[in-house]
Amino acid sequence: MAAKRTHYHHGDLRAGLVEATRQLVEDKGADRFSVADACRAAGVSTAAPYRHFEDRDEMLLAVCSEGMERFHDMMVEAQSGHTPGTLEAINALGRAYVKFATSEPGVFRLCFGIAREHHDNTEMIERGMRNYGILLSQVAAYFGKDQVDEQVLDRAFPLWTMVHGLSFLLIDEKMKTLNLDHDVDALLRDNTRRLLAE
Amino acid sequence: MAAKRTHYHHGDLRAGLVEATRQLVEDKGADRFSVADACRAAGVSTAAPYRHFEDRDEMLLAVCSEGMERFHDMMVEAQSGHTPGTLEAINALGRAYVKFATSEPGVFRLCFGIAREHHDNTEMIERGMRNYGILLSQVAAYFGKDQVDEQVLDRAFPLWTMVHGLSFLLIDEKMKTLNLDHDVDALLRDNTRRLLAE
DNA sequence: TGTTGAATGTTAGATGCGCTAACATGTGTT
DNA sequence: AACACATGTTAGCGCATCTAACATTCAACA
Repeated sequence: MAAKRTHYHHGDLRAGLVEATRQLVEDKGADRFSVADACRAAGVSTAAPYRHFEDRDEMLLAVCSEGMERFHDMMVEAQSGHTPGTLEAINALGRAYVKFATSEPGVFRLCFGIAREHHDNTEMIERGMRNYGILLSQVAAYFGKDQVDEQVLDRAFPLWTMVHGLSFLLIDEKMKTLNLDHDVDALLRDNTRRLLAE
Repeated sequence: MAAKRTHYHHGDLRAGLVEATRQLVEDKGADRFSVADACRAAGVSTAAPYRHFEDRDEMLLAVCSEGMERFHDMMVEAQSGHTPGTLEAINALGRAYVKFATSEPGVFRLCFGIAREHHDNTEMIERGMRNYGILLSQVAAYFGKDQVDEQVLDRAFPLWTMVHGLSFLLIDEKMKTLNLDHDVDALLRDNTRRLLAE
């Protein structure tokens, strides 16, 4: 990865650093990530990132932002094949959520767990709303409503908590270490149904 | 806190450092915690901790371990006033779970999110099993069984995921930033019922 | 009670990281 | 061609983790 550059200028160092950072976050976790490592991966000096980012946190924020975008795309993609408001559509969202978490645990943890200092970042909040909005729309449609009201909010939120919790338990390998054997898809299906019932 | 000691020896430096570490983890997060800060708080030199801990990680592990103990105690305490196997007993466990997370978010995050390197630690796994076992027993009793079988496992796990997810969404302030207004107790009650129904 | 080894503290220093200041190089505009 | 600006480098400060060598205290035993 430490590609020797032929030019003095990198070309697109910002993007290169974000990708290196993402990789490192995935490999060693956001807390273990170091700017210096990212520099080595991108093949630049350790001072270079500061032309593009305020500080280490902002590099992580960029990875976070990019991740939320992918997260969004995955959910949009997941629901695309289903009739809006059906259990299948909602289940597909749940599976996409879990899939993102398990395929990019480092980034997922970064977006939610760590980096509290960025949780009040305007862009992050907007991306979060946009993502949650996808579920809200589906749940609204499920209840035959054309907009999100109190009831929709009350019934959608538990779905989020369950899927979110499941994601964390999966990536923290609680099921593995505690020897729990559950079929994730079945779990999502059964309990989404239960949470929406009655 | 940086109490000047009168003796050359501290008395119980290990405990002092664990407490200082816990405090710092709560204040700045496990990733922002520094051994040097803990030393200043405990009033010893920066080399002192290494007589008691292998490295920085082991200090965090100690906090983790201690936290799991408190977590356990809180859940045992919470269920104590209820008839085993009732919805009230199970709800009480859920409330205790969320209460621990929200009152010690730093430690909670440390126990679950961060510190993956310790998730395969034997002691941690045992403590985790013990804690989950409390819920499993209640759910077994709820279904009128005297031991944990497949059905109990299948019905208890979703409860964990929901409560776990709720805890994370609360401490990451997603409800605040996304302007979601939910009564946590009602949420736990309603959805525990739904997840156990049918 | 005095000696002595183990436990637990200190200081000094090696190594590495985040970040800044001063300087170098390339790029695009007029 | 000349200049301003963007983007790279090197050198260095301050702080962090951790180790090695040394100091002090405690506790066990003669």
